[in-house]
Amino acid sequence: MKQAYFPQEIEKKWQKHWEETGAFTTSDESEKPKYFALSMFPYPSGKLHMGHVRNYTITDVIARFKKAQGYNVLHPIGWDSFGLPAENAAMQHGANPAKWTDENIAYMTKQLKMLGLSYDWNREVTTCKEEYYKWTQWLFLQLYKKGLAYKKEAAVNWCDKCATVLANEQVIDGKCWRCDSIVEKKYLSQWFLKITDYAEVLLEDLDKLPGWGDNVKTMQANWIGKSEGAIFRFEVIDAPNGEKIEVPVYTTRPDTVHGITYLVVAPEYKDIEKLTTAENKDAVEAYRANARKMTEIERLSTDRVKTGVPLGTHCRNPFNGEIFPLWTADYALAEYGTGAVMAVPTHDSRDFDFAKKYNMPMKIVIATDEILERMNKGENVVLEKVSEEGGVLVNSGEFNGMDNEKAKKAITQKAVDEGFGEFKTQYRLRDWLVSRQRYWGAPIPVVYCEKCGIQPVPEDQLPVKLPTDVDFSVVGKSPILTSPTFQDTVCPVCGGPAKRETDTMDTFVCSSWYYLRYSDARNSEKCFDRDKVNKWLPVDQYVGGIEHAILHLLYSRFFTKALRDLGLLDFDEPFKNLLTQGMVLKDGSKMSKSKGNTVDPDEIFQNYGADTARLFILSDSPPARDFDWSDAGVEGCYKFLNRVWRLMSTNADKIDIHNSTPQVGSLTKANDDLVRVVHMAIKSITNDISNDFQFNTVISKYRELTNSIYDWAAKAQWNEEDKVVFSFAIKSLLKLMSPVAVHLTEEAWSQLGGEGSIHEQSWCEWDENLAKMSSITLVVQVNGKVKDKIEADESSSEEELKELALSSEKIKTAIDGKTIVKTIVVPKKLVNIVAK
RNA sequence: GCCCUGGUGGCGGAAUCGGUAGACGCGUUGGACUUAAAAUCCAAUUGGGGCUAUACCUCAGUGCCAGUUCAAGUCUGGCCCAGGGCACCA
Repeated sequence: MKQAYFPQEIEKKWQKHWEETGAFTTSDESEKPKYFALSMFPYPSGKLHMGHVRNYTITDVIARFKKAQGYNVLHPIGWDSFGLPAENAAMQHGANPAKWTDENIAYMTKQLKMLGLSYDWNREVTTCKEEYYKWTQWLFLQLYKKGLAYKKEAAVNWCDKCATVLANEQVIDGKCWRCDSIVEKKYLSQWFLKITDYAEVLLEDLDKLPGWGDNVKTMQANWIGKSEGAIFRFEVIDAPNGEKIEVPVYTTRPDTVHGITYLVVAPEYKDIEKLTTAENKDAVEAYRANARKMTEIERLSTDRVKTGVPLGTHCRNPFNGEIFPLWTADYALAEYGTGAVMAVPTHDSRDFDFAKKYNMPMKIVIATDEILERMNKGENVVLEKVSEEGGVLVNSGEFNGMDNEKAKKAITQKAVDEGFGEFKTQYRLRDWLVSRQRYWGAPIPVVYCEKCGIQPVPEDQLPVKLPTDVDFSVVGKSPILTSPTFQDTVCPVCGGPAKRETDTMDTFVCSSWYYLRYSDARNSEKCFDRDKVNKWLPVDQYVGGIEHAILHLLYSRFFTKALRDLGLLDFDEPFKNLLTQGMVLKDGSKMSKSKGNTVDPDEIFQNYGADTARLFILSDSPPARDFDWSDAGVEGCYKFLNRVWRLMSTNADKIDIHNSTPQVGSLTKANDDLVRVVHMAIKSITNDISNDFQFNTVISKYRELTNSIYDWAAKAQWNEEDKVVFSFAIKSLLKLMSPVAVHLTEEAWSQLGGEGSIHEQSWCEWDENLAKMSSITLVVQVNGKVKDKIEADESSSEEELKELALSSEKIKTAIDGKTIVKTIVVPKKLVNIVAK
């Protein structure tokens, strides 16, 4: 065996070998149970970063471990390759987005292969290729036919810098998720997918996902934002021109309805003009104009002082006959609920602030114990601050004395019975805006005919190809509009002249179904074969960044449910288990080009090899936590791999992996101990990978095992028995390390004369009887404090352990002069003597 | 404000069921080998106090305060802090 460890040489050799032999292609036909391991596919931005390295290494180790355990593993990769950066690069450098993307994919593919990842490249998917986006378009048409894709005019989020609209999920703190520009509201006609139809089931089915972290599930639940309440309709008694008009409000506190002292509608409320008297018209108009000018950020800032103006009209509260005024104020949001709010200043902090400022009356209707006591003493209670807690109803007519939770139901029921209200469940989730005014995306496959209106492109005409005769130097509009050939077409219904839709789809549409395509990636007849998709899916383990907790993961769940309802699939959740890996940090902050604290994977491959990179990226933190990159840590891992290599290469003449089964029972103590250490390592490494993928402890156990073998070897006599035991230890270490140090173990396996590939060998088995030491260390405590440790026989009875403990000199001193009150014996572990 | 996650040495982090706190590594210190360096190997490394200075003893210690228990990093109650998410959502 070669003496020195040359990772670069070894890695290149085996990568070539695996590629030539198709070592990682997956067959659809297999007797073995299936396992689908998936990383979130990358955007081909140019080069891999350490976040990719961490993500793909984790999934690769899982895939290899499951394969060794006897699963038929699907481990594919692809490219989320539509999107703005390609288009921006094209605009800046006059290049073609397709070319830019292809070059990036080529480079990153090379890097992925250098990392030694076990992908089945035959199943690679690339979302910007016609063979893929044809099916994105086809799926869009299926959704359209089902009424799940529709076009409507709406106030939408507009990013001026990206010159396109954005989905709600892509607006972070009022800014564009890509470029951080402030997002404006525009009133435009756009394409939406009806994700709101699935709000309830998307929320409910989170309970079906025990393999997802609570953080992701609560983020999705918050985003869906379910609340239960009531709609009440209030009749306006003095509308201009004597018009009969009602204002509906949504509230989660129907129990406070007797405390209404005014009502607020959003400045954009649709009927606001009908609710405004002639005298108040100018002031209301001015207020509304001002609200329109404000940015979303200013508007939503919660510490802004609330403002508003009266409309001049009034409503009667049907519960108690009280008359209250209507106002408009921008703390009411047009898009949520009905756009109008019943204001109960005593029991809602926002209403309280507003009422304070404008001297609105306040009326207590829910009394806490403290308030009730003061009221019963005859005090006229005036609240200094808002009271949002529960209590009993007061000043509420027939409901007085009722618990407020019960009153919610009773009061709503009364409104239902009398015809001015109903129970209502409200969600914060909005429909998904999917059209983009950009070039580099899948064209939305519809045409507009003057006579026949919106018409879907017939399926046999798919794909609607992206035009190539476009000018990328245009600013402020989609390059697609510069194509002289794209727009003009004929109506599929009447054959008359028609215009093509020029918007393309949000890239998140492409990525909402890519994992399905892996089951049947080369199918040119269908987006996927039904049997194949049902065989491979759902994904058994999905691994990726937390930044997709809402966006991609929610959209994909929606797609899966919609496609199930379309009869294309038999399952309704795409990802059975989800691992959200932490970020890769350097010096405590996220790696970024602007901070200049990035580490280039290529450099690590060159200087230390991929095995070191893989080992290190898994070593220091559990996968879900942030990982702090350190050069010293890389160095340490490289040294460790050298240490493993040295252990084998300097003792290669003593290793015979074909004669590596020790005769347990007749071994010397030292040999028996080493065999036991190996069994313990197999057991705990297997468990650590199986439970939550604790790779950091797995790697520390590689080190412990290696240290134990070194210690043993220093004392070995190298007789026949020693050689067999040593061969067993080395063979086990190699296999245990093979999912991580993929090249080193393969090379060692080959040099030691192993058959085939080490990656084809089954996982190590352990014997429960050998996965523990032959003797135990008995811990002896006095009053709960450790006083002595004694070697004891594993089979000792409780009585024997007690005697052993009491025979210890240290224990005798410790309990000297005291009386033993009680003795607790934990079998095989501990004796605690309670003495006074 | 609401929700989630976390808080353990100089650092990253270990610790199935409540049962030896600090595995493993990084860093640091000392030593061996060497002309020297690199590489490698060995030893020490939570803090305070004591002693015959030892491979001994003792006290304290897992964010804080209580509690349960023979025994608490782990369980219960109440707080504090950090990171992340949501947020004038009625």
